[in-house]
Amino acid sequence: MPTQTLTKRSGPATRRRILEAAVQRFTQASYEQVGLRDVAADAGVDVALVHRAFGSKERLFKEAFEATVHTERLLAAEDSALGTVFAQALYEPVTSYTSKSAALQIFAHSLSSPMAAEVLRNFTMQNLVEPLAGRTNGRSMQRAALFAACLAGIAIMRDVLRIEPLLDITREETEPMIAQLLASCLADESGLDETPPPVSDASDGRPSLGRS
Amino acid sequence: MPTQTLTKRSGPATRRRILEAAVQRFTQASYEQVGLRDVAADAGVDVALVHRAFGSKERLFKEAFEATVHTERLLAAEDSALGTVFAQALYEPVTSYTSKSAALQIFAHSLSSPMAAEVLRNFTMQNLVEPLAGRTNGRSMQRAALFAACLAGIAIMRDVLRIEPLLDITREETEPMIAQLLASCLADESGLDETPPPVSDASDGRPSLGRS
DNA sequence: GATTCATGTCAACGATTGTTGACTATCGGG
DNA sequence: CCCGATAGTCAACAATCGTTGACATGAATC
Repeated sequence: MPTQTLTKRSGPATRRRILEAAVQRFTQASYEQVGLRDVAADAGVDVALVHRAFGSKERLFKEAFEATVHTERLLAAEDSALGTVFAQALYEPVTSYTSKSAALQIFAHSLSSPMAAEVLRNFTMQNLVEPLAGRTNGRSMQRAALFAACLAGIAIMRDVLRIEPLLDITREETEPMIAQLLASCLADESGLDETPPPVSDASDGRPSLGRS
Repeated sequence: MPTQTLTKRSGPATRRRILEAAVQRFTQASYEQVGLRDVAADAGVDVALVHRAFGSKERLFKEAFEATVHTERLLAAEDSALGTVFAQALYEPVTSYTSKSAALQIFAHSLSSPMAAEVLRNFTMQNLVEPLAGRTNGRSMQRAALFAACLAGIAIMRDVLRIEPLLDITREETEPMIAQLLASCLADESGLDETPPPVSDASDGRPSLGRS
């Protein structure tokens, strides 16, 4: 009677509100800096309810992160377009937790926490490295790992450290550079592969590298 | 009388021990996970002394990090060797806090903490991006930022998430790939630039890169 | 209308954290 | 010898955190 219970009691609905609040928080701060009381306040509920709805903070984080993962859509692109697609995803604004860059932001913010680390490592391996490993030319695992490393590094520099040259203002200039950088991770143009250009190299019109 | 005071009282010496212990801890865990009591125990002193010797945890972190920064040595390399030099530094083992990769490990572990973030952002801008910005061919700031992003991403994937394909076991295979990737950040080979390579400074004949 | 179960709140615990002030011991210089 | 400052310890504070159990309230069922 004293307080108004405007929002009628609905089980899964509030759970969803809590999850959205958690996503929003985890995209902007690290696992350790986000308190369950913050999430609870955003969702308009008590701390205890947050805990009871998800069991533990670790499970809340895991569920929040996995709700933002949409790599399948990105991985559906053609091999030659992977760099461009992921570069675009980096600059996609975070409207709801369905945005493609939300996962990267959560990833970038909570790397250091051991609780989150296992979730993030599994994501990196299962959703990035392994799917990409089969789509490179040689040294598949390392190439895919470098792809993921570049992606993570750029997200961190921009969203966590907020390095100026990578902010959204320069998107038009920077996005193509990132696309090309990512593409070169999967299949760079130089003859660095373990299958060395046998002899032929005299003819290849490689503009590459600096043999001037 | 009760406890043995083997280590005779020496002011700056214990301060140094504390600093070394802090470096060791910060290379393996994040700013928030490293407790002053851990550092104190490693140095064999009380927590209060740690606090009194450095004023605050934030100042201790700052001093510990700055003690590991040795980018000048790396930046002294020739333009064409920058990728190789930084790739080598990535794989340099951490013996003491003079190791070149110690700074990167601290960097990778404590990104998320706002306390540490300012220190790390200043480092990134002043010791990496700005010095490198003058040594690229066009779009200097973005290229230098991408270089730093790749470096950070690789360090994070390897030292924090411990992604397998980047661990030390594969150093011989991976290091040249990283070197070439970093080099391409500063001056990639494709004709993506607005200023097509005029002709001029081709510098030297590329040294290392791959093996034979 | 009473029962019942999910839904939600309240208050508190236990642990950990950085930080602080009072206290003790040791060394150097008068 | 003594005195003061440096070096160091001890105990505790104040705050925050995730977590927990007891309690209240809503809605739906019989």
